[in-house]
Amino acid sequence: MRSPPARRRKAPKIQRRKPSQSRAHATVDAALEAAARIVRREGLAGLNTNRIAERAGISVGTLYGYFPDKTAILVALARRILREDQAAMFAAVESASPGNTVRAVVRALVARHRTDSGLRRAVMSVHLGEGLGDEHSDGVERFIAALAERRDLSRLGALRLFVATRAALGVARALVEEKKPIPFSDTDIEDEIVRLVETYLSPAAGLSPA
Amino acid sequence: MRSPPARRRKAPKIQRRKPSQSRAHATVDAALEAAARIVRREGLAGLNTNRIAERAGISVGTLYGYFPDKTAILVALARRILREDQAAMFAAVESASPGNTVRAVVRALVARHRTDSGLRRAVMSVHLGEGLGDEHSDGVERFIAALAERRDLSRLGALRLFVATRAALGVARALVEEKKPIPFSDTDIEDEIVRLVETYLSPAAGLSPA
Amino acid sequence: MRSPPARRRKAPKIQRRKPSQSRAHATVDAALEAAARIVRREGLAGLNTNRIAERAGISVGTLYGYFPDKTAILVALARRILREDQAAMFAAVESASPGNTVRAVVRALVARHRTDSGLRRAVMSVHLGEGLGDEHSDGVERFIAALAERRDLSRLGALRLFVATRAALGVARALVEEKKPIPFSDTDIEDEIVRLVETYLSPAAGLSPA
Amino acid sequence: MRSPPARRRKAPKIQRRKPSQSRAHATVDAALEAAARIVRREGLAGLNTNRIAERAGISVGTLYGYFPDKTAILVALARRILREDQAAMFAAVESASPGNTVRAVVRALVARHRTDSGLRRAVMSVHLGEGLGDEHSDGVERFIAALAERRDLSRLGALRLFVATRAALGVARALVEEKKPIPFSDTDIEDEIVRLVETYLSPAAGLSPA
DNA sequence: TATGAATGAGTCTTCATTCAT
DNA sequence: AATGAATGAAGACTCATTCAT
Repeated sequence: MRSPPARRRKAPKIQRRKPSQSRAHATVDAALEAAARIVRREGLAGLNTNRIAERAGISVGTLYGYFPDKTAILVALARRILREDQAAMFAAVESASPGNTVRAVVRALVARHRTDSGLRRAVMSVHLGEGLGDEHSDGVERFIAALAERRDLSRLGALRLFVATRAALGVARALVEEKKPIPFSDTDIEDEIVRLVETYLSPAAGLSPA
Repeated sequence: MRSPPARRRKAPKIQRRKPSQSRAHATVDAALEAAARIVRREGLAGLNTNRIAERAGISVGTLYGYFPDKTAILVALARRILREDQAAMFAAVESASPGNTVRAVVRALVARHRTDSGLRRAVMSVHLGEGLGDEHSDGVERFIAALAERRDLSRLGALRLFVATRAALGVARALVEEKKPIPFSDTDIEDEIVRLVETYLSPAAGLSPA
Repeated sequence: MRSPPARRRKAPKIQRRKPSQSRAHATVDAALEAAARIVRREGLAGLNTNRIAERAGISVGTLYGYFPDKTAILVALARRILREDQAAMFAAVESASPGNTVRAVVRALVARHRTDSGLRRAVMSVHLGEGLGDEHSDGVERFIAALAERRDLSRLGALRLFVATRAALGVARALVEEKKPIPFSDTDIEDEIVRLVETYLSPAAGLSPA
Repeated sequence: MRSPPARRRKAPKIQRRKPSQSRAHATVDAALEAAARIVRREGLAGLNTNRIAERAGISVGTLYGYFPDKTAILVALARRILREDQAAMFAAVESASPGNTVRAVVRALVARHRTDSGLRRAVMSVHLGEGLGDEHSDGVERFIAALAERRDLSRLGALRLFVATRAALGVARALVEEKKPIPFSDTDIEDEIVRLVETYLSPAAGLSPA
């Protein structure tokens, strides 16, 4: 006997099983990795929940125990990438000498966007398509905040930090989105992004906006 | 969320009817406008070919006379937006006094990204998701090429133009993607993008990236 | 490309294709007949939309062109039975001599409940389960109204007609619901229902309720 | 609406744990009460075993310790209602003066059908749908048998008792199934059912069935 | 006895696409 | 060229049920 699914509005789906135990975490991870693998190989078109479960070595039911719906998996994947981006940036800041921060961060940024870019492109298109763009900026802000604890950013206002970060990200993204090979080396691009950011943020530049 | 049924592998479908006659053009336009309206109101989720046809006042069959498949409609929509973007830039250049070009272009850029941004976000996510990111850069390049005929850009190399344009676009995109209201006025942002581009491209800045 | 089903709340599903043309009517009929056959043979448990379509010689898609969802098929089936019930009653009234109306109607009622009772039981349980019980009484009322045009029922108030009809229906239903063979012949039951109704409605009975 | 997955043919499952101990009884009761609450609030559509277990404060496993499958829970619920119905009838007989028996019973019958009718409607639709209609009549028979020990029913044959009881039940059920408010007071209906039954069963009425 | 995570068969439903008219 | 009814592959998702702990 099975009764009507009592179809709930898409909205407030609750996380089913709490990924609190380590086994749960492993399951979630396996699912995400399986999804990533599929998207990398066949694109979003080849992704379906049964396949994810199968490749993750779990059952669909279990998959749905951890994710409310298919999109949630992609979103989780996007967040994982974003989190890793942030970690890479933090690490860059950490390991950089004070005068070298921008370059270190830019280098990390470029490297991140050069890695697994097919997956990034697909996953981010969903993440953005879901209207979750704010999470991108949240990440940036968190990064800025953390950076501010290590370097003095007081001189730069929020507006300039906004523009500088989005500008740098804009260039990095172009590396992901444009498939036609870009006729510039990563180091050249890195150099230029650094120049872009540093000239823009340098005190001397503050003079004549017009 | 439902993904493509992996229907017969999207064979190199031929454009059915050439939109050469004016009636044809009107039909294509009606379809695109209908699609745009639906996406604006209900997002990509609410878009389907039957609905497009219905709202466009044509039959699905006819729709398929002009577009090989559903995605083609979204892609056409994306291209239309891109074309309009370009037109706006061209117009800006055209009407700008020589010393004012950057500002004029940036203003147009910001304005474009502030208009109909829901549609843009959705449509571009598909366009990019389809791996058509190159068309974005093609547009930019065409714009640069045209600009080069009016202003002397010889001093700036391809790399710098690449970086400068992507940086500016990166900021503009943030306006589209971030739903959380950005605490800066459009004019402030415009000012800053202009500053960003001009400092970066100014001869003086060419000196010491480090 | 397939987008999220944009799951609509179950509520105001619209009849898809209008069964206006005769072909449409035939399709609807084939679907209902197929559904009926399946329920008769395997009960509600064996009923699923793919099977209905298959047995009806149509595609699921077409099925959904005529019915908003699976339940609607069962409901349509219930209504068809109800309609046929009514028709049988009307016919009975029509062909009965004035003094014989009750018996004719009761006979039709019993006959109807003796025919295809497995289907009736299953289908009505859904119809009632859906909270559509009112449609049953609507049918009865329509019947009463029609009857009132042929026979003088003015003497009997609405309350008595309500009780008399439900009482008769109650007995008829028992024939459907009780599987254990009832140790009475249909004619015996018919006789008794007639007596029940006639004594209850006879003027003489109006005297002492206590 | 979703139908049974036609899982392994419902084999004659054995009652797992005997609800002999009082703790067992409490568990069964909690489950039934939980199920009832859910059905009352959300209808059959909202009922599922996990939810029942959760609300009953037990685990699904335990639930399955006491009921062989989901349907069994609903059936148990139906039987509980039926049992309570019977108890009410017995009590009515018990407390009624000899000349008042019919009225007392009818009053109890109406009252029972006016109470918790949403639950009754849903649960009985399942009970009947499962082909368990006989249990209804068994209950009636048991009641009649018990009544026969107190009042002399010998004059009335089985057939008349069958018709009289089903007729009365038919009216009572209409109160449950018809959602559209019935324009008669419960006492009016009670009066009429009493009249219906008494006229039908009165010796005087035995004369002219035609 | 109890638990509850895991299972996975099976269902409904959608919607891009075709093609006879 | 246009129509739109029909198609049916495909997929998301549910939930009754099991069983290792």
